[in-house]
Amino acid sequence: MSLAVATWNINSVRLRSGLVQRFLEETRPDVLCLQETKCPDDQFPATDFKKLGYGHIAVSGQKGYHGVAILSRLPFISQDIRVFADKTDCRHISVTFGAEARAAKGITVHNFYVPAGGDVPDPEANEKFAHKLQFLDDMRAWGASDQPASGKAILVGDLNVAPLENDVWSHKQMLDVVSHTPIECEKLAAAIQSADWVDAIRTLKPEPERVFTWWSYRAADWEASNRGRRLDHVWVSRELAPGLAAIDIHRAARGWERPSDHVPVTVRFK
DNA sequence: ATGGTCGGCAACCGA
Repeated sequence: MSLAVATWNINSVRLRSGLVQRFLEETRPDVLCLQETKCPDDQFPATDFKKLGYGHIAVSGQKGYHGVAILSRLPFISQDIRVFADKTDCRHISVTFGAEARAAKGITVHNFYVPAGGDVPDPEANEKFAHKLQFLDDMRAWGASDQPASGKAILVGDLNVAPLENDVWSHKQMLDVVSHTPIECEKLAAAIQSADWVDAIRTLKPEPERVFTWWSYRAADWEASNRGRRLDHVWVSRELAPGLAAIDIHRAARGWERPSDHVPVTVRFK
């Protein structure tokens, strides 16, 4: 029995509902986690996805900013929203599958959208960076206290940190750039370790292979310059790690018409 | 060293 779970920062789900539908039709993951939906819950385009077979949808959105959602072909038996860094700004949602979900039985899927952190990598001068560091600290504390990876669990999302040297186009030139500063990389490492998560992307695509999931809108030619970062992540619990079969980085989606700056990432289990 | 582009939503904020 196989299972496929995908994650994608869509940068407005209403504007790009057509791209989401294209991805669902072409890839047919069992579960798709979206970030940056930028959409209040009552305006979420659920019917677009239900007609493609994704009848089970959990949303946590707000007007204008942030927002996460989970689309599933399989029924889930519960959902949960957690608060990190003392802000209720729609950056986490999780669902848990029951026996009826077959291949996903007993699995909890966490969908995260970590704050980007602004431009200045100094928590004294930039409160957005301070918020990001607090959010990462809270993820570590949650991992240590709740042990979310103790059973069958998957954590995906836009974590807005590219922690390893080959997660960025130039390690040296990125050391002072928010998303690759040492303090962020250390705090992300502490968060993954506190719950004993396994980095699924790097398990299947170990360094020094370069892996990017995001390319800036500001590049004149994103493909030619290829100044990407691995901002999107897939973590799995120890129990699920032996079942890892593949990671697909859907790079082609960056070249679709009016694309998101992130591409979908799919994890496949045997 | 600098500025470069998006989306939401209606002047800038967040990324």
